[in-house]
Amino acid sequence: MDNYQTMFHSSSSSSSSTIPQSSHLSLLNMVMNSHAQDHQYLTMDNYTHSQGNNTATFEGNNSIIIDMKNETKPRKKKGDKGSKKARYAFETRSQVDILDDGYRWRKYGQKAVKNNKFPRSYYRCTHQGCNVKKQVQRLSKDEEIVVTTYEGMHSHPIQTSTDNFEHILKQMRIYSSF
DNA sequence: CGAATTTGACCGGCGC
DNA sequence: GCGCCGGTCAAATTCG
Repeated sequence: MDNYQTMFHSSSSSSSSTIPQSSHLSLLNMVMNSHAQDHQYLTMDNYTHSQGNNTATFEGNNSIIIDMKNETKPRKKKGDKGSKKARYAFETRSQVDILDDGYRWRKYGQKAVKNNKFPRSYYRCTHQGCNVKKQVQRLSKDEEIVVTTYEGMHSHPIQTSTDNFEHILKQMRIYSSF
Protein backbone atom coordinates (compact mmCIF):
# COMPACT_ATOMS: atom_id res chain seq x y z
CA MET A 1 0.00 0.00 0.00
CA ASP A 2 3.00 2.16 -0.11
CA ASN A 3 2.76 2.41 -3.84
CA TYR A 4 -0.28 4.52 -4.04
CA GLN A 5 -0.50 7.59 -2.01
CA THR A 6 -3.66 7.65 -0.06
CA MET A 7 -5.09 10.63 -1.73
CA PHE A 8 -8.18 11.57 0.07
CA HIS A 9 -10.46 14.39 -0.75
CA SER A 10 -10.67 16.20 2.51
CA SER A 11 -13.17 18.71 1.38
CA SER A 12 -15.32 19.02 4.42
CA SER A 13 -18.77 18.06 3.45
CA SER A 14 -20.60 17.87 6.69
CA SER A 15 -23.54 15.91 5.45
CA SER A 16 -23.85 12.31 6.50
CA SER A 17 -24.80 9.49 4.23
CA THR A 18 -26.00 5.99 4.81
CA ILE A 19 -24.48 3.14 2.87
CA PRO A 20 -25.78 -0.38 3.02
CA GLN A 21 -23.11 -2.97 3.49
CA SER A 22 -23.97 -4.57 0.21
CA SER A 23 -23.30 -1.40 -1.69
CA HIS A 24 -19.61 -1.81 -1.00
CA LEU A 25 -19.80 -4.96 -3.01
CA SER A 26 -21.69 -3.46 -5.89
CA LEU A 27 -19.25 -0.62 -6.00
CA LEU A 28 -16.36 -3.01 -6.01
CA ASN A 29 -17.87 -5.07 -8.77
CA MET A 30 -18.52 -1.94 -10.73
CA VAL A 31 -14.94 -0.91 -10.33
CA MET A 32 -13.48 -4.31 -11.10
CA ASN A 33 -15.58 -4.88 -14.16
CA SER A 34 -14.63 -1.57 -15.62
CA HIS A 35 -11.29 -1.26 -17.28
CA ALA A 36 -9.78 1.15 -14.88
CA GLN A 37 -6.61 3.04 -15.52
CA ASP A 38 -3.64 2.80 -13.26
CA HIS A 39 -4.11 4.68 -10.09
CA GLN A 40 -7.59 5.77 -10.73
CA TYR A 41 -9.40 7.60 -8.05
CA LEU A 42 -13.09 7.58 -7.60
CA THR A 43 -14.79 9.69 -5.06
CA MET A 44 -18.34 9.68 -3.98
CA ASP A 45 -19.56 12.49 -1.89
CA ASN A 46 -22.79 12.43 -0.06
CA TYR A 47 -23.60 8.99 -1.32
CA THR A 48 -26.95 7.99 0.04
CA HIS A 49 -28.66 4.67 -0.15
CA SER A 50 -30.79 2.68 2.19
CA GLN A 51 -31.96 -0.87 1.97
CA GLY A 52 -33.12 -3.45 4.43
CA ASN A 53 -31.83 -3.39 7.93
CA ASN A 54 -28.21 -3.94 7.04
CA THR A 55 -27.15 -0.35 7.11
CA ALA A 56 -24.09 1.46 8.31
CA THR A 57 -23.75 5.16 8.74
CA PHE A 58 -20.99 7.16 7.18
CA GLU A 59 -20.18 10.78 6.98
CA GLY A 60 -18.79 12.79 4.15
CA ASN A 61 -16.46 11.52 1.50
CA ASN A 62 -15.77 7.97 0.54
CA SER A 63 -13.24 7.20 -2.11
CA ILE A 64 -11.97 4.18 -3.97
CA ILE A 65 -8.37 3.97 -4.98
CA ILE A 66 -7.64 1.47 -7.69
CA ASP A 67 -4.16 0.23 -8.24
CA MET A 68 -4.08 -1.83 -11.39
CA LYS A 69 -0.41 -1.28 -11.82
CA ASN A 70 1.42 -4.41 -10.88
CA GLU A 71 4.81 -3.25 -11.97
CA THR A 72 5.15 -1.19 -8.86
CA LYS A 73 5.62 -4.21 -6.67
CA PRO A 74 7.38 -6.48 -9.11
CA ARG A 75 8.28 -9.32 -6.83
CA LYS A 76 6.43 -10.98 -4.14
CA LYS A 77 8.21 -14.26 -4.44
CA LYS A 78 11.50 -15.11 -5.95
CA GLY A 79 11.23 -16.31 -9.51
CA ASP A 80 7.66 -15.20 -9.62
CA LYS A 81 6.53 -15.00 -13.19
CA GLY A 82 5.13 -11.55 -12.73
CA SER A 83 1.75 -12.61 -11.54
CA LYS A 84 -0.54 -9.68 -11.98
CA LYS A 85 -2.62 -8.83 -9.03
CA ALA A 86 -4.77 -5.80 -8.91
CA ARG A 87 -5.39 -4.19 -5.64
CA TYR A 88 -8.22 -1.95 -4.73
CA ALA A 89 -8.04 0.41 -1.84
CA PHE A 90 -11.33 1.50 -0.45
CA GLU A 91 -11.35 4.45 1.86
CA THR A 92 -14.43 4.91 3.91
CA ARG A 93 -15.29 7.34 6.59
CA SER A 94 -16.87 5.12 9.15
CA GLN A 95 -17.05 4.52 12.85
CA VAL A 96 -16.84 0.78 12.55
CA ASP A 97 -14.16 -1.09 10.67
CA ILE A 98 -16.12 -4.22 9.96
CA LEU A 99 -17.51 -3.47 6.54
CA ASP A 100 -19.45 -6.51 5.43
CA ASP A 101 -19.31 -6.59 1.68
CA GLY A 102 -21.25 -9.79 1.17
CA TYR A 103 -18.34 -12.20 1.23
CA ARG A 104 -17.27 -14.38 4.11
CA TRP A 105 -13.87 -13.51 5.47
CA ARG A 106 -11.57 -15.31 7.83
CA LYS A 107 -9.11 -13.25 9.74
CA TYR A 108 -5.61 -14.61 9.58
CA GLY A 109 -3.41 -11.91 10.97
CA GLN A 110 -3.07 -8.57 12.58
CA LYS A 111 -0.03 -6.35 12.68
CA ALA A 112 0.79 -2.97 14.03
CA VAL A 113 1.49 -0.33 11.44
CA LYS A 114 4.24 2.18 11.96
CA ASN A 115 3.16 5.78 12.17
CA ASN A 116 -0.21 4.47 13.08
CA LYS A 117 -1.58 3.65 16.45
CA PHE A 118 -4.16 1.32 14.99
CA PRO A 119 -3.38 -2.23 13.86
CA ARG A 120 -4.00 -3.61 10.43
CA SER A 121 -6.11 -6.72 10.02
CA TYR A 122 -5.63 -9.34 7.33
CA TYR A 123 -8.56 -11.32 5.99
CA ARG A 124 -8.95 -14.08 3.46
CA CYS A 125 -12.06 -15.19 1.63
CA THR A 126 -13.36 -18.37 3.18
CA HIS A 127 -14.74 -19.73 -0.06
CA GLN A 128 -13.06 -22.95 -1.10
CA GLY A 129 -10.44 -22.35 -3.73
CA CYS A 130 -10.84 -18.62 -3.57
CA ASN A 131 -7.88 -16.90 -2.01
CA VAL A 132 -8.91 -13.32 -2.33
CA LYS A 133 -7.37 -11.25 0.38
CA LYS A 134 -8.18 -8.00 1.95
CA GLN A 135 -6.69 -5.90 4.68
CA VAL A 136 -8.34 -3.30 6.80
CA GLN A 137 -6.60 -0.49 8.56
CA ARG A 138 -7.60 2.71 10.19
CA LEU A 139 -5.71 5.92 9.74
CA SER A 140 -4.30 7.50 12.82
CA LYS A 141 -4.26 10.70 10.88
CA ASP A 142 -8.00 10.69 10.79
CA GLU A 143 -9.30 7.88 12.90
CA GLU A 144 -12.69 7.99 11.30
CA ILE A 145 -11.30 6.74 8.02
CA VAL A 146 -11.08 3.04 7.35
CA VAL A 147 -9.04 1.77 4.44
CA THR A 148 -9.99 -1.59 3.01
CA THR A 149 -7.60 -3.00 0.45
CA TYR A 150 -8.75 -5.86 -1.75
CA GLU A 151 -6.34 -8.12 -3.59
CA GLY A 152 -7.46 -10.52 -6.27
CA MET A 153 -10.86 -11.17 -7.68
CA HIS A 154 -13.57 -13.53 -6.56
CA SER A 155 -14.36 -16.35 -8.94
CA HIS A 156 -17.56 -17.39 -7.28
CA PRO A 157 -20.94 -15.90 -6.44
CA ILE A 158 -21.28 -13.99 -3.26
CA GLN A 159 -22.51 -15.60 -0.12
CA THR A 160 -26.11 -14.70 0.34
CA SER A 161 -27.99 -14.82 3.57
CA THR A 162 -29.93 -17.81 2.33
CA ASP A 163 -26.73 -19.81 2.37
CA ASN A 164 -26.99 -19.82 6.12
CA PHE A 165 -29.98 -22.05 5.75
CA GLU A 166 -27.73 -25.02 5.10
CA HIS A 167 -25.90 -24.31 8.30
CA ILE A 168 -29.13 -23.90 10.20
CA LEU A 169 -30.39 -27.20 8.87
CA LYS A 170 -27.21 -28.90 9.91
CA GLN A 171 -27.50 -27.50 13.40
CA MET A 172 -31.10 -28.66 13.62
CA ARG A 173 -30.08 -32.11 12.58
CA ILE A 174 -27.44 -32.17 15.26
CA TYR A 175 -29.60 -31.05 18.12
CA SER A 176 -32.80 -32.85 17.26
CA SER A 177 -33.19 -36.41 18.32
CA PHE A 178 -34.91 -37.37 15.08
C1' DC B 1 -18.17 -29.86 18.23
C1' DG B 2 -16.81 -27.40 14.29
C1' DA B 3 -15.59 -22.91 12.78
C1' DA B 4 -13.60 -18.42 13.49
C1' DT B 5 -10.39 -15.45 16.00
C1' DT B 6 -6.31 -14.30 18.56
C1' DT B 7 -1.58 -13.79 18.88
C1' DG B 8 3.23 -14.90 18.99
C1' DA B 9 6.27 -17.39 15.91
C1' DC B 10 8.01 -17.69 11.61
C1' DC B 11 9.57 -16.43 6.97
C1' DG B 12 11.33 -13.95 2.93
C1' DG B 13 12.93 -9.64 1.10
C1' DC B 14 15.68 -5.71 1.64
C1' DG B 15 19.10 -2.36 3.39
C1' DC B 16 23.22 -1.89 5.78
C1' DG C 1 25.27 -11.98 7.95
C1' DC C 2 22.11 -9.50 10.76
C1' DG C 3 18.20 -7.10 11.99
C1' DC C 4 14.07 -4.80 10.61
C1' DC C 5 9.67 -4.88 8.31
C1' DG C 6 5.54 -6.51 6.27
C1' DG C 7 2.97 -10.52 5.67
C1' DT C 8 1.50 -15.26 6.86
C1' DC C 9 1.14 -19.56 9.66
C1' DA C 10 -0.66 -22.16 13.19
C1' DA C 11 -1.60 -23.50 17.94
C1' DA C 12 -4.40 -22.11 21.50
C1' DT C 13 -8.52 -20.09 22.61
C1' DT C 14 -13.05 -18.35 21.97
C1' DC C 15 -17.42 -18.43 19.71
C1' DG C 16 -21.85 -20.06 17.92
